[in-house]
Amino acid sequence: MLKYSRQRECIKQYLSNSKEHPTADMVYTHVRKEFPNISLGTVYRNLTLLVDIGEAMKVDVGDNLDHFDAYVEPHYHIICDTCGCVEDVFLPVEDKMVKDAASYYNGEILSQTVYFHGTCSNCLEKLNKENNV
Amino acid sequence: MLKYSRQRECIKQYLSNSKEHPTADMVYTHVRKEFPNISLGTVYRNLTLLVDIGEAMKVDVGDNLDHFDAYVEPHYHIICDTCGCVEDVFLPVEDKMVKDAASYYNGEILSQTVYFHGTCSNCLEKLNKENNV
DNA sequence: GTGTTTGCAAACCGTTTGCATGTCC
DNA sequence: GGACATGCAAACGGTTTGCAAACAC
Repeated sequence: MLKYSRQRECIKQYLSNSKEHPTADMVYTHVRKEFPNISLGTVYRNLTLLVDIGEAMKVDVGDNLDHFDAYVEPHYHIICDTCGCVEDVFLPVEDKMVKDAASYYNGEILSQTVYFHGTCSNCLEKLNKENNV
Repeated sequence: MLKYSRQRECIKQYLSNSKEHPTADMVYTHVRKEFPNISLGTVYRNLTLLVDIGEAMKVDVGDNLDHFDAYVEPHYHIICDTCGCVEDVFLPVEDKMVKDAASYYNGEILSQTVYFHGTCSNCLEKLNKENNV
């Protein structure tokens, strides 16, 4: 039976309001402003719990760190090769590819995870400025 | 300047012949049959080197372990939710999605990484057998 | 009061690194 | 002989875990 905890609520709020796919440590750093004594263990336990009950998802970015996202609908991500940040791409998820894969594979495809690698809007802006000077 | 090493050659061979996207530890275990004194450090150093010179790639599966693949052409992967294995999907890589993403995003998309989650052929076969009995 | 959650600290485990020795060319 | 690669072991860093105290209900 799940019981309320102020710490978990705070973590959830932060995740929901954040668009930057924070790591456990970023969550820890933020939540500590409100709960100075919170421990990393608690953060990890709650993040794992939120994922388990479907209120958050893990995002694998390729840096071997766990990133978390409260936006759990299927969506794409772009990983910036310049600054390493992760941005959501609010494109309708193509299911053609999934169907193709399923028929090719003759198996059961449950979901897909798509990461684009490129340059995020911030870095793109910076690059443009540099080139114009 | 890169120098030949028997250890690296052995690692490369194993990677090329393997279809199971081995972790560093799996590589270590295998290569140790031929080089009983090889150290994990050497395995990691060579795997990193092979990735750097483009003769291997890292595959992120979501288990926070580094998996390696000597097949470096763009291709999809299916991650089995039952046994955790990773199989290649030899589908032509759709570029419509990349183009959509690039135009939506107004940015520069360099590449995509697609993982399907589902059931691998082995596990599917097992499941079918169980259901038929 | 019972069972869940927390904070703390230690353990865990995959990966990286420093250094002396060995190998390649 | 000089540069690169290896083996070993220690360090590193993110994540997990055991436990007693605190909290939810």
